[in-house]
Amino acid sequence: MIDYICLGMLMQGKMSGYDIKKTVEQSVGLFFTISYGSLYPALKRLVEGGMLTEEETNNSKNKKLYQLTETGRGSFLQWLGEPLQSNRREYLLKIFFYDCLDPAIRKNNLENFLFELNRNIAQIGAVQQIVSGQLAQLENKDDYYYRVSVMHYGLRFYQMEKAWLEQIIEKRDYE
Amino acid sequence: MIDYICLGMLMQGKMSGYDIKKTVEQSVGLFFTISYGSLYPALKRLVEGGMLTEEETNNSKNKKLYQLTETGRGSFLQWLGEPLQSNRREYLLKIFFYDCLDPAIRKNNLENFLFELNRNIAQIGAVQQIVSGQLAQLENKDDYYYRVSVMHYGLRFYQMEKAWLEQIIEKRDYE
DNA sequence: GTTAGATACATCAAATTGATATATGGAGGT
DNA sequence: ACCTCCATATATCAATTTGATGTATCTAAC
Repeated sequence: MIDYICLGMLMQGKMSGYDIKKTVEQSVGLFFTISYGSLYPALKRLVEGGMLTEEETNNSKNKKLYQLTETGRGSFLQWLGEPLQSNRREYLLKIFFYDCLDPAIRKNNLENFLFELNRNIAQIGAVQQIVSGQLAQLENKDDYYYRVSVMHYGLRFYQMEKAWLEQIIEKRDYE
Repeated sequence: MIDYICLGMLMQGKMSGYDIKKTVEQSVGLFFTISYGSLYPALKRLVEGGMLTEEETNNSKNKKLYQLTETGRGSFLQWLGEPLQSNRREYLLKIFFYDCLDPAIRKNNLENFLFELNRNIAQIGAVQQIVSGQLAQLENKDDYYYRVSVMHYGLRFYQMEKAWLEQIIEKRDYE
């Protein structure tokens, strides 16, 4: 994941490791954090893998600027075009970089993801029906108030994502 | 974190590592996952630290049942009563176990968290105002459509949490 | 009777966290 | 001119976590 965060951020142009971390914090920092302990090894790995080039500046602070190679750019765009999956909020990171992606693929992936989201909502709704039913028969149902509340959170969360996705798809369509 | 997931799940009674993993998946699985690679070392650590006792069953499957000690119970309740923080969704895990917590502390912590959430919403709203203003002056603002969308996601996310929190606080009040 | 899936624990390399160390540059105050 | 604080910038480390794989048994179905 960190690899693609780096590659994605470098689509904007040359940056240092420190710059990347700062940019992440100021943009998707709410949902993704990167630590130096993963960032610097990742940059090293990416240079060795031919995804990036490293350029030492004669800055007194030993600053190193990283730049995407064509391979790196290709690898990133390949990843970006793959279907959106709920796994570890990767979809949110991909969508953040979606301005780089081919509009047709983009639209397709967003709509597929929305479809999947609707399935999840239906499923979690059904589970909640069942749980509510089971709970109604219990004497000590108050003992599960917060456990059930967290289930409601899950539903609200998906519904929020659904509304958001629908909005960004629709708005983009009319532009 | 995994330590408190284990302790919390064991508040319900004796369980095996496998049971704990299954219970997590079926309850807070949407937001937390645990792997065997962290679960079994954690259980070992907790037994060594006097938080749990291990009981071998003569089950053919080598099943081991873990049970909270008084120390473990105390340590869990101590953690549970500490203020709710956004960090790594720990607040969600705590609230999941909130049925175990003293109602007064519970109410106080939830209200403080809601207060903090309101501050975050105000702040992110202000940031969005600024960014929207800067963006309006750009010629190529379409190039930032999805980046901005992810900011909107952040706001929606906080608003969803706010609505949820208000609901669970209020409903519990009237019961 | 055999195939598939659930139960159950263990282990490993690789990645990540969270913290700490080191050092320079710049802004502001006195 | 001097000092203090904070931002810039990279590096590294122990401890933890991931994601995968290996082993073995039990159960249900066909």
